[in-house]
Amino acid sequence: MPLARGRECSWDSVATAAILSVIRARGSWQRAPDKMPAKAISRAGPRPMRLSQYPLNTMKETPAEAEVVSHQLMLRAGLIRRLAAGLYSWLPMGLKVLQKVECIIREEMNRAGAFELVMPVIQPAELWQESGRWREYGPELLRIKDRHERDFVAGPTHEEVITDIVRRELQSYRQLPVNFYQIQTKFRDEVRPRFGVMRAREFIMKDAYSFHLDEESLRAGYRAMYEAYTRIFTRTGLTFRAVRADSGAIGGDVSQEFHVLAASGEDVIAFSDGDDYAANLEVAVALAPQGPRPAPQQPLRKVPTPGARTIEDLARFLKVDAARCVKTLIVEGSGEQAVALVVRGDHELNAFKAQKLAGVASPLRMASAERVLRATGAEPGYVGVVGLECRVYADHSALALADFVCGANEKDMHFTGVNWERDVKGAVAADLRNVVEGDPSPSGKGRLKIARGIEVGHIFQLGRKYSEPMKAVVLDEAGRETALYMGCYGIGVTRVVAAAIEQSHDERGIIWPAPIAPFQVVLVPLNLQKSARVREVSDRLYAELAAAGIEVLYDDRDARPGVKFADAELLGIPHRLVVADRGLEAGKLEYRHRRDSASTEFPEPETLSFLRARLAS
RNA sequence: CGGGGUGUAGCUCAGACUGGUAGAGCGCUACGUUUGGGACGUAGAUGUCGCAGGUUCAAAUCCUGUCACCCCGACCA
Repeated sequence: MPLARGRECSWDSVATAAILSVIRARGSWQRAPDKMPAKAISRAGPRPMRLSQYPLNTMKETPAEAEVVSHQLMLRAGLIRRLAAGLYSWLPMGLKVLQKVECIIREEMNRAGAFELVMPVIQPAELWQESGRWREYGPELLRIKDRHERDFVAGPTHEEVITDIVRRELQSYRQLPVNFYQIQTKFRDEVRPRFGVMRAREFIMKDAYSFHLDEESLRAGYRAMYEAYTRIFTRTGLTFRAVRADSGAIGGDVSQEFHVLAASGEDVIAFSDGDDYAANLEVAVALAPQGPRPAPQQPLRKVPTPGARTIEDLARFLKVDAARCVKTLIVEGSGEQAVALVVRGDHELNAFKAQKLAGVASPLRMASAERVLRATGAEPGYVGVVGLECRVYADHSALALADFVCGANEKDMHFTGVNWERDVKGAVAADLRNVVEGDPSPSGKGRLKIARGIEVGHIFQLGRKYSEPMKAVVLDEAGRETALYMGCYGIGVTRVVAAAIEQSHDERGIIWPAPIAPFQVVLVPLNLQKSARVREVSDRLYAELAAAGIEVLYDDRDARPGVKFADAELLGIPHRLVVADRGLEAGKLEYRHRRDSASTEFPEPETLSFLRARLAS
């Protein structure tokens, strides 16, 4: 198959395209609208810009619809606008940021040897029926019909399409391994779109798919993507962490997520302070406590506990620590029988772990009150492990207790002095709970810390999940047909932008990491309309910076200083240069980084070298 | 899908309970004054009060229905 090298992403190509479109539109060679030397554009970067000519609309007030900071700031800074629930337009200033992120991704994907392509958003239902996901995927999959009543889907992801391409294009093991990627709009009909672009229905994703002859090659391809992702997120300037997303019941890690650390993150991650172990809370392993269980000291006693339905009530009423109580949760089983899950009173059940247990319904469902009554003879709040007939799974920490408290399966009654073996037989040990801060790391080194993260990337080893049903095969060295091994690798491009803001902002606005800032420098002249000197210096500086290839936004609006400062800070441009009569008296300009709280002065003639030093640091 | 809430000018919101000429601040246009932290003055423009139906002499306001959006719970980049 023709494997053309994906075009390298650089500002050269972007800028060249921009110039060409101007030429095309005007039918003759003319300079870019704002009289920039053409060579500076083509060599250096995105067009520098005069704000007076830029379609930017900032807002002083926060739109009521926005709840999280990134959403608020993106709206206020005029980066995005909402069209309908979960659907957003990216305005020019926002697009610049998006393109910076895309650019980094392209460069690193290309460097890792992947090939860019573009697949259709709309996909025929047949492919989804073939893979089985037409049935498996829920209402999140938007299904549509064309005028001929044929079924289609709006692609939430592209495994089917790429597998179809690959089965047509690849015939020989000699063509392996390959990795294809695209940066493309996806649609997922989220139940509840929220947080602006962070959880939108339509969003831009970079998705890559690799194909391999065997598992070893798949693992190598996966590692290469892990490294590419690490480079990508490092280059965006974000603080992130790669995290295990699936403990892989059949050994090995087959899935990892990349999280941008932010207090507002929707995901909880656990990581060791002793080594590089990090995992999504969903799969973070809670180790069994060391050492033997203490021997029973107390007799089993039934005590009245009127109205004590929660562990909190119970602990207060009996004056015992919640950690000496045990919660017995009745959940639906995969068959007729309900199942009891037991965790220590101060721990939380981990649904993700629980639904993987034999006999437990997946997805996990709590049993209804009637069902609990039928299974235990008690209403919820008084359920305990003594005398239960159904299957019982107990968390390791619960199993390590002696003389503990639990429900008596009788209204308003609990047992104290309960002991495993003596009073309760047949409980199966399992890891059932969420880890908590301070738990020993499953890696054996250090203790776990808990942080919140925003998932911006996810890499998987899919194996033959799609290649088998869809018959994506090649001939191997021995001439035998063999199904391909597949990996898939996603990055939420639009989400990266929101995550960057969540991670880096203050009360005045966005603070972009330099690599994804829409402009590097904002040039702020004060009293530009009246002062001939300010005008002369600012215009000259603008031309010089532009010619030097610095991405500069020139705030030449006829606005008061406060307005310009406020907008510059809202927009989050990293470097600010102020030109004002006050400083020019002494031949000086003023510089301030977006993170700084005070400005510094420097001699105007040194502007270029001064700025270059700041840009480099 | 369940539970809660909101729809009035581009944005933030009053007005509704107690029906009687559609409001404020910000933003926008013009002119003037102003120019180191979201200025001031003067003159303007802007609304099917989400939509449909009903009650009434009269509906933003009361009633019914409907749609949209937001927030709280189960999925994902």
